[in-house]
Amino acid sequence: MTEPERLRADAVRNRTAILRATEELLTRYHPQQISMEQIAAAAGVGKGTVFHRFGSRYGLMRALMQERAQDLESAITAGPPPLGQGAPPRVRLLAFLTAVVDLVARNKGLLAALGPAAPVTTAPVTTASASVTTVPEQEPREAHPVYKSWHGHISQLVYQQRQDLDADMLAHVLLATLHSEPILNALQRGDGNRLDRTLRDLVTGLLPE
Amino acid sequence: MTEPERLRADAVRNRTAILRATEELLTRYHPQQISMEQIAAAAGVGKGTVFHRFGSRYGLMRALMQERAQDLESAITAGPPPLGQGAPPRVRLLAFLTAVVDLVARNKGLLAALGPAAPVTTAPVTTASASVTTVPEQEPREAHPVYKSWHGHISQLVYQQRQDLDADMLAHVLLATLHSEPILNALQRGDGNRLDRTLRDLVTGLLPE
DNA sequence: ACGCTACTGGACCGGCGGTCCAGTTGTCGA
DNA sequence: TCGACAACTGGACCGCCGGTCCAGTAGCGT
Repeated sequence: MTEPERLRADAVRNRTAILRATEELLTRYHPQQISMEQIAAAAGVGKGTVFHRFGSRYGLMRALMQERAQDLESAITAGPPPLGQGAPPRVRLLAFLTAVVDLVARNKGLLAALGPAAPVTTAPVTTASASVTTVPEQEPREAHPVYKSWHGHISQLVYQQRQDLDADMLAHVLLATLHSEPILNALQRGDGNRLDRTLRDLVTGLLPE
Repeated sequence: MTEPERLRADAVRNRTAILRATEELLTRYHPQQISMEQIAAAAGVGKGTVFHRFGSRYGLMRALMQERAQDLESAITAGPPPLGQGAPPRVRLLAFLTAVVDLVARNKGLLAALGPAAPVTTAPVTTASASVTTVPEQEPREAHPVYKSWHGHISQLVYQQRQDLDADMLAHVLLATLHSEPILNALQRGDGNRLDRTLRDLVTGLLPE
């Protein structure tokens, strides 16, 4: 998926140092509390290095997210059932949801750190007696790769079992769970099993055996 | 609920001007694109006035949210069925979800603007060779009043019909829907009925007649 | 009409995300 | 082994933003 992209030895060292420092900070603080300067300091590098490697705050979070999601990704596409191919869709979906809840629980702040969407450019200033010139409008922001992948997987499994449902929307609803602050708080308190059971109840209500 | 809190005439005028300007900007730009200075300029007041009235960005968004949620609130507590008391819980829940989806669809960026949670204080800077002194840790942030109200309403209705479910968690899951960027994008495209139908499917799967 | 006081608004502050570029250091061909 | 070039580094710097401050202003009670 990602090409090797030869990096210099020190670049590789600093890259991993930054990633490790970031996740260490994420376990202790809310994402909005963490500045790029803090990350750089904690990793023992300069701020310029962080931006040179990851481009932006969003890029850093995305890279970390992808790293964490890699195992699950390969388990789905190439692993054994019930996560991998072979089990009935309903079972695969339940297994996948359990795995995702677990992944998110172990990486508390990460989802909240980037939201499901890409970054944004700022809007122009307009005074009260405004000109009525061309309106820049907001365009929908694109979801990050991991979200897209998860959404595609869920909606596909749902569709295989129930063509009469709105699989696309249902997948969004199920994933929305993982971006809710109260739920992330619950996960941090160790209530992952409660969330897992609730999602299972919801899914089994729709996809009976 | 809110005491009258006598305000001077110009204060009232500016208060509403700020609220109107804010919601006007919210319909056109993503919340993160809007600065407090822009809001002040669009309302034709100084930045100090905005902060004097609302305290902070979060306070402004919360006030706007409460204003918008007021009608629904009174419809639930004092209005006729199916929103108000009198209908069976299952019917009331479905009616409530429809109403909330409609409310959010008509106030696109507002939910995203505050998230379900209160603001946050920033973390200290720590160098790589860090001291291992007292850890400030992140504490869970409290949800805003409207979220609390909605969550309480939903979980209560669920509990009335199914004591065996985790009504608390289920209510969080259902509400999480409204904080998801992809779903908010869908609402903006006019897909409110799709979301409504999906939520109905989920709920009817759990709460059969 | 007058004075008290709440309100106003723009200058100001600390800090943040992101840029820049001069200096440094791995890497690789000869 | 060594030189030179490109990639990497990091800290100074920039523009902007949320929030504060306070001198000036203007509603409101008397």
